[in-house]
Amino acid sequence: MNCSQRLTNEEAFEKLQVALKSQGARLTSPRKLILEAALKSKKPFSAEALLSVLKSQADLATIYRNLGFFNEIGLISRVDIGGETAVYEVSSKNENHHHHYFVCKSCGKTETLESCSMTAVEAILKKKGFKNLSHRLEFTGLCASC
Amino acid sequence: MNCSQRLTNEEAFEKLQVALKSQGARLTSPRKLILEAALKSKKPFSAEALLSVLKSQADLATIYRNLGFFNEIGLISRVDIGGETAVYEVSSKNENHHHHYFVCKSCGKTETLESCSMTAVEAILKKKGFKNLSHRLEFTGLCASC
DNA sequence: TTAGCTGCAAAGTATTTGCAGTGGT
DNA sequence: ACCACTGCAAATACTTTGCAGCTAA
Repeated sequence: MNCSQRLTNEEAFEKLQVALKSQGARLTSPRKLILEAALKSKKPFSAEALLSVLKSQADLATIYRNLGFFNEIGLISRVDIGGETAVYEVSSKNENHHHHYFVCKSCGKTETLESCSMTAVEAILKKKGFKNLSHRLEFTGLCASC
Repeated sequence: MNCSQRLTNEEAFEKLQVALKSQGARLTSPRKLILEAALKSKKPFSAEALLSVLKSQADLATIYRNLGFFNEIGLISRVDIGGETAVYEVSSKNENHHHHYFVCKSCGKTETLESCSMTAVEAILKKKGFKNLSHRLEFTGLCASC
């Protein structure tokens, strides 16, 4: 079972068009390239990671600005795993979704987990040779006063 | 059911003594104060938060260094919720433990969750007036090559 | 044509590091 | 006395912001 159903490219661009129109924003070349690069990524990515894919096709400041914009319109989510650097991922179809990752405490490598079952995930990780497993569950949303 | 059984003060200081001895480190006044402040905190805390509790009793650099030290010896864990700022918490008794939080996407307020059941947690959060709930599961450990 | 957007550079934060002096053991 | 640790300041890393020119609508 896969419970992290990401938006498809078509759904993403459609959502983008709606947002652009509703707030008088524009579909520029860097904006398009950044979203395409984000959609292409199989795992959570940092701003720097997109820069190295896009090379001189987009400025780092522009990447940050657009990741912020996409985050606001719900196209991608800032997920903050790993620590030093902010990490983003393409949003899921439904609001009440799951995100599953494995993060190595030593080298910082991250891996996206496909299964939805806690025990299945643990079995898969152990089979792959991961050790010292621990996990953490984080709920996000809006608190009563927001 | 409460599955985030934190170390007690005695257990924490005992663990510290063992680590200090095993690597020739010393129990200094700032180190002791920082750990005490960490133990006192009911929820995940940032380095700045400890500074404002400790005022001029410890330098910010010293706080960062000691949080790193405590993290290495397994006394506290760096958990990186919320984004901009690194957040730490006192470790749990058993290695394979859970951490449950709620983080408000708007104001950044965090709240520690006591229950271990996913559905129970959701029910509690809804009852408290939290909206737009989403969640994320993160596994940490060492990857095969580390 | 007219704003929104971009690239560049400069400014902010959060965190780390170098160093000379301090203090545990 | 020795050497780990501290405070202070400077450095670094990541991200945001100001601004003048560019460009989508």
